[in-house]
Amino acid sequence: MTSSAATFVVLGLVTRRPGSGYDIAAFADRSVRHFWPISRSQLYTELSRLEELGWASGTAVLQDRYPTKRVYEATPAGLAALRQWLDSAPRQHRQRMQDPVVLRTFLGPHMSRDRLADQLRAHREQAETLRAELSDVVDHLDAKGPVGPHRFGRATARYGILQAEATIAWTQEVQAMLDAEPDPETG
Amino acid sequence: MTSSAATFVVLGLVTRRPGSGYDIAAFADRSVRHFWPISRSQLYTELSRLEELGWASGTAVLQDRYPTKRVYEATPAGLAALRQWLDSAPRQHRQRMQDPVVLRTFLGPHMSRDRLADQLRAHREQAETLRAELSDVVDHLDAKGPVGPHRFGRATARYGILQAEATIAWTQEVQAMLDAEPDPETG
DNA sequence: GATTTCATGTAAGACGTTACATGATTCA
DNA sequence: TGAATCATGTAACGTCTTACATGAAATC
Repeated sequence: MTSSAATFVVLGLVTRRPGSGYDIAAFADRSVRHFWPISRSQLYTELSRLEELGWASGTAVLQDRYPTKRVYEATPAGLAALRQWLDSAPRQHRQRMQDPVVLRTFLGPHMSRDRLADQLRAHREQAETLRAELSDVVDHLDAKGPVGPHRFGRATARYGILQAEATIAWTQEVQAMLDAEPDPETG
Repeated sequence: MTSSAATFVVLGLVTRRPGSGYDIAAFADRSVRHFWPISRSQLYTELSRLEELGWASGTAVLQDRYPTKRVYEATPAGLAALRQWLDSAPRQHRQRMQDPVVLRTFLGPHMSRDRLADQLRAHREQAETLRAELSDVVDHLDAKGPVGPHRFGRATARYGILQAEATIAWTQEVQAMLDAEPDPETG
């Protein structure tokens, strides 16, 4: 039974907010998506793993209008494992990032200027959407007061906002560059 | 013979700067590392793939002081394949990113404040180093004049700089938050 | 009647990393 | 003498995604 960083992501989510896989997926989408996206199927895999390890316990909860769900919560052993992992060596788990739009910009000399401009616009719009969503999260958490564990959730949302703003500024910068040179050569 | 995005990253690198695997690795480190990191072994794998596909041709070059190297350059078929890929549907190849430090911040309630502060400092220093490296790249490219294919390389370096600056600002923000609340509880 | 929400999982495979393996030359 | 540079690859493994599979209830 091996555990990866994703195991601890899910364990962290469960710690914050116990619930079914379905619930946790929704929570993950609002919280960790912009710095540690996780697929639905991996989520369920990790929940099973957590239960096998004794780090979370699942309980079947009957509902009358909806299917029975399995609600997970962290066990004391799970909390201990999480803290030990966090305390352990910074684990040079390299910051992975792949940005297809930046790649396309890099390969710009091979693209039509209009097509690149389209991609940049789409990218900017995505970043604007993300910024808006995360701003809502921050506002919502601010309404709860300046203390408590959601301070940290707020901090990670701020990270996404700052990155999104950098992305928006960058797309505008590149667009300005494209506009400045009006030669539509593809080669 | 399947080709992934990484295949086209390497093909793009070869297009820009023909050379040996070793040369290309060095170039990748200065150019695409911050938005599409690639391991050395994957590089060699992709170069073999490119040759098998007929998208790049490798030629053995003898050297007297150093081992013989295999120099690659893109073929016309490779250029065509690259352009077709770039022209094809924006390929919802999701922007992958995993940031361990942001994750640790999210799990802040389970960490000692000092340990988190250490990680944030290390992260900020890494971002500062990256910003400095990329600033050098930009300055270097600016010295070559405002036109030519390196405009795009400059643009992608600018991306890294803006992201690094956002990261630096964020770590300072979080550090200020930690400093504001002097309760060293770990639970 | 169609779509969305709720709910959970498996199986196959793509993708990418680390560790292993080798060895000459140059420079301090 | 030791480290760094130059140079290339394989093998094993870990990680994660997509597609597949199912099905009831609620809402439009």
